[in-house]
Amino acid sequence: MPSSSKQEPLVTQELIINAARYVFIRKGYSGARMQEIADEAGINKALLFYYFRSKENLFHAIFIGVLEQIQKEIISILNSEMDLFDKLRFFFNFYIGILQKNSFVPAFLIHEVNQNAQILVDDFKKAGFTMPVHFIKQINRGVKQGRIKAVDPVQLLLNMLSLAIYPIMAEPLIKGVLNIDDDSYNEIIEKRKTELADWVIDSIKK
Amino acid sequence: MPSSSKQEPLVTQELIINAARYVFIRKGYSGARMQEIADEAGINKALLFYYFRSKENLFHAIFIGVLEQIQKEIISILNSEMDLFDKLRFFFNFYIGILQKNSFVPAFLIHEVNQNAQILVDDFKKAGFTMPVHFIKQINRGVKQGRIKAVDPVQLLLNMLSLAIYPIMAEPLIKGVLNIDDDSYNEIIEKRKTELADWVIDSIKK
DNA sequence: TGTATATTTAACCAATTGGTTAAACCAAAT
DNA sequence: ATTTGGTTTAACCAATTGGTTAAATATACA
Repeated sequence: MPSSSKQEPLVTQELIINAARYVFIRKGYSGARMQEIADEAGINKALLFYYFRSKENLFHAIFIGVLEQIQKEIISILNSEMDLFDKLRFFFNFYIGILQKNSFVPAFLIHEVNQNAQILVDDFKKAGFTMPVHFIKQINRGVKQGRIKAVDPVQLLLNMLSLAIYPIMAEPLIKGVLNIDDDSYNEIIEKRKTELADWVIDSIKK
Repeated sequence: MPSSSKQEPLVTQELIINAARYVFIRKGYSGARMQEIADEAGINKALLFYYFRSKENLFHAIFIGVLEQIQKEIISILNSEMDLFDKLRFFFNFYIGILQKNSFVPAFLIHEVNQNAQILVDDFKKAGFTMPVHFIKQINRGVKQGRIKAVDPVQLLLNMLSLAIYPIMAEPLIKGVLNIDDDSYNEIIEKRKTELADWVIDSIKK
């Protein structure tokens, strides 16, 4: 943290981005306070506005960064060259692991997109977003070759995303509704890393 | 709408509650504006504050109302006396239908609980919330009787909720990512009402 | 007709908050 | 020793926003 002294601009910029990400992801755009971001970064408001001209400006940087992370860590897995069943196992295990460290990201994304769907169309290209085309083709190929049952690849993808994402993004809600304590819930999630793949594979294999 | 005249207080109260629900569910607590709620209700701010002393006050009324709706419409289905497979079919068909008309509710709930987990513990009792105990027992019974495979009822419940809720709450996001238009997406959701039940039943039946 | 009550109008207040500014400060490089 | 640039301090501004108030209006009802 810069303590009333001189620092590398890039270091400070990263401090700000990390802090802003932390706050925006939890509070959302309207709930986040620039003062809180400055505090979290260990700097003052003046310096914060010196690096990012406005709240909107900073928010966009964070938002695009989140999209880039998703593109890099998830879509690329789906489009990788890998045996289908291996890929499914890897997907659930790896993706749920990432989600555990980014449990606020899905709700954040959905909340912001819900309020401004246009934010996507504009920012997606900046983040270099692409569809999981390869994965969809891979499924269709498997169906044609008779390796797996006749499944709609989009429905399968929706199911995979739902099963992986929802129980993590809704953790506090579910824990409250089902009255489950922290340790038990972690166990449940940990099991899903392998069981979900087993379940999905079992349901599509011939 | 009350047009500069006298009205039944209950009518006005309902106008306010409907408007507040509409705005809160979409914008969240921090994003909602009392002026916007007043406009949406077709009244003015003074009257709004005359009926509900504060934003927090109004928010709690809405929040508890949402919880009550969930309790009434979903938990009660899970706990109803019904053959397991019939119940699963009914659940997906009925619940997805409700979600289509309340697509902002899940993200709203998660967003608010994420920021104040205590809100649950306090408001859940007011809403008369109960766990789907009967459903869990029903699954365990089915397993013991050898009618279905050995599944963890909590995992099954998580899967059911995930598969039903996520594709609807994340609709704008998914449409953006996968580049799907409105009509196609509606078709996809419509199919899920029956296909999800088929899929789940097929995966647990012996 | 008069009274009680719901509603509007419109002005107002105080706190919050995004954003600015200018001067002072501090460390590192020259 | 001086300059340079990152950083702090602290005051400040304007807009937004939750919330209040008092008087005027309109309607139902007795």
